[in-house]
Amino acid sequence: MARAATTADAFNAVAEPRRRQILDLLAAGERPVNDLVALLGLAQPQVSKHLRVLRQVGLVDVRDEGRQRMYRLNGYPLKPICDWVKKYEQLWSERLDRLDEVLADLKDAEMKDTEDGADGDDE
Amino acid sequence: MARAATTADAFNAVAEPRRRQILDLLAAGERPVNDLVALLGLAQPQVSKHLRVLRQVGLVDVRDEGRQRMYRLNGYPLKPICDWVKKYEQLWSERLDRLDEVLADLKDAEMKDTEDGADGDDE
DNA sequence: TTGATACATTCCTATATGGGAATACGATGT
DNA sequence: ACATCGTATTCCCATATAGGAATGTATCAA
Repeated sequence: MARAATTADAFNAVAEPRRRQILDLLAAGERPVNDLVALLGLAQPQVSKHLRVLRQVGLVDVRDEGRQRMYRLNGYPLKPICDWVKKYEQLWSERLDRLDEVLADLKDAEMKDTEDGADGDDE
Repeated sequence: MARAATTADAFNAVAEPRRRQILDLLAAGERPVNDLVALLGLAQPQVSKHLRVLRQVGLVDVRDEGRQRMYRLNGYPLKPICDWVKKYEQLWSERLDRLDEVLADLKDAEMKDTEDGADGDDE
């Protein structure tokens, strides 16, 4: 099997940074496609394609306005993401009952502050 | 270009349901791989591969314990997701200052309740 | 040493992507 | 009818999956 479709759910749709940008722009209000094209600096077809994905997962609604198509944000499909990720929120907030982890984090932050560059990543 | 790698960031890593399940299981505490294999009902190699992705985005840490490898949750990389999605939280909570939208939603729900069957989806 | 256990990695394949380019299409203006 | 604007769709392609199967590699036991 291949990776799940981007249209499978909001998780997959929103994994693409450009689509998050689009939602962020639409958060300020309804906008026609060309507005987004200008703001994103992308080619029009790509924007239309991203919008299609967002439509298919219900994250945006469209309304015809003359020859323009006004897109509007619909945040509801984001709720499952919010619900899921919220369970973990305490892990990085001021929960100090596991002091060793906090200290490790601090040390980590310090090292990044000092030697910078090194990525510390796996593999 | 193709889709961003699953290891590109937490957004992409977590778009896969199995990986979310793994994190959910690890939320209860450290676990060796075989535990996860049993709990997920997946083949061991696939679990190892999912764990690799999670390691690469920093969502889990490993610790050697004899011949087992204990995996532990690290929620920190989820913070960007939480931060991003939280901006939209008000959209589905009790914010009634845009009554028209609420009414539209209600009407939509009613129609789905009544005529059911029809998918209402785009395309 | 031999064998088993616990994992990780590699090879394979079908499938879907995101961008670029070209084109199709409906609405509007003349 | 025709040109144009605003969008959507189609075609092409390099790339990266997720799972299945097989194999590699430590570690521990006898």
